[in-house]
Amino acid sequence: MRKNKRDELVQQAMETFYRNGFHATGMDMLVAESGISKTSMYKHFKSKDELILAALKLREEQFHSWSAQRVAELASEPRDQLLALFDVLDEWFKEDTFKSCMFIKASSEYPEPDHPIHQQTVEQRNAMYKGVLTLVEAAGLKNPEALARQLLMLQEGAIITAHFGNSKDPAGEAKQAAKALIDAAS
Amino acid sequence: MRKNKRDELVQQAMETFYRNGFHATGMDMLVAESGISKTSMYKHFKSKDELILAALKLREEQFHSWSAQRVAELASEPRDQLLALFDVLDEWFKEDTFKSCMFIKASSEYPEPDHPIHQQTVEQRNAMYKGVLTLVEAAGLKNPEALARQLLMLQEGAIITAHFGNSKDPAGEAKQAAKALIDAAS
DNA sequence: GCTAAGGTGTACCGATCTGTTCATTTGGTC
DNA sequence: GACCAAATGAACAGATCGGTACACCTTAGC
Repeated sequence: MRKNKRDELVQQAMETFYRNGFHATGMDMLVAESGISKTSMYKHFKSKDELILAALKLREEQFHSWSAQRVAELASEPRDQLLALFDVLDEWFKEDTFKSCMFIKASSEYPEPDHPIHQQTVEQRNAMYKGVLTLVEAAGLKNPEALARQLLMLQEGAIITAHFGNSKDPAGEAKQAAKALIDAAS
Repeated sequence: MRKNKRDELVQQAMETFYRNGFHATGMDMLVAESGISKTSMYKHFKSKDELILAALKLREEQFHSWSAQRVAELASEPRDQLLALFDVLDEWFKEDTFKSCMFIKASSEYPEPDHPIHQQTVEQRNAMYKGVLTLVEAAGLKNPEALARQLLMLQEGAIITAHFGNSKDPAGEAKQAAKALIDAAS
């Protein structure tokens, strides 16, 4: 019970920041949308930046947990799991709450490299890369580091494409390209 | 002479918005950095949003002009020009002013689909796609629309990767992936 | 029934935001 | 030199920003 209100706040703040942006979302808007008083917010977090960091951390946990579970359900072999990543992307794109990648957006709004929020997005991106790299190595593919980065580029490109809405099937097209790269590295 | 001050303002505003973000850049900061009075700014542009639109338009013109010229200098055949796009990206990434893609950042900060700024980024992205598509078609490759989108995904993925700084040669790795896709579509 | 902690509501602070007003100054043209 | 458009500086509105102060309320455990 003790952490409940705090968790509700972070969850709601995460959704609002994701939908509305970071600078464009004021603390008063979070008070209105979360129903939690400003006093409590500043008891749990010293500043808006700390709340943003907590929201990003929650986002990473939830997204990683959901993504890993879906990949495991869709495929068992590492090679198939690499391709399943793009099917999971497709599911994500089709959610009506999809609004690009929260970490890309955060690093855009906080562009100074030594800003804590920017640094956290870099670390999260690194964790993403390591996850893909593990799969690539488990699949026994050539040039694992480069291939993992290329597959990550395709994922991020697909996210940007889905966000701009110029393609009907960005995840499918990215998957097809990923397959070509994986086949070439077999 | 008549347009000079205005052009200086838009040029300076473009650079500041690119470096510092849109919401994070106030009109007073633009006054300080451009040396142009606030009164003049609001004589030329009715609002900050209009100034942002002009800055984005200038960015598109300058980037497209520079990019097209470099591609033409580096290659003459359409197929080679498609690959040269990634060499141009590499040159861009190595500039010390590189800070990701201004249009991705703008669409992140103005996420509402019917906002004029968001719409302008979507149009600019569409123009980018059509440019790549023209090259793909001129090169006589299979499935031109899908391939053009895949190549664009690689470019945008490379931009994100370069922005996060996890790779030493994002453009080169994206180029290698592009080559594989182009070879498969020959 | 008391205490203590956590939550609430509201008013407020100084700073900053976009945008305006107005009197003054500049520079080119007849 | 007179004229006029353009640019300037600086003060100012009204709103909103992140963050604080303070008095009050709820709830649980002893």
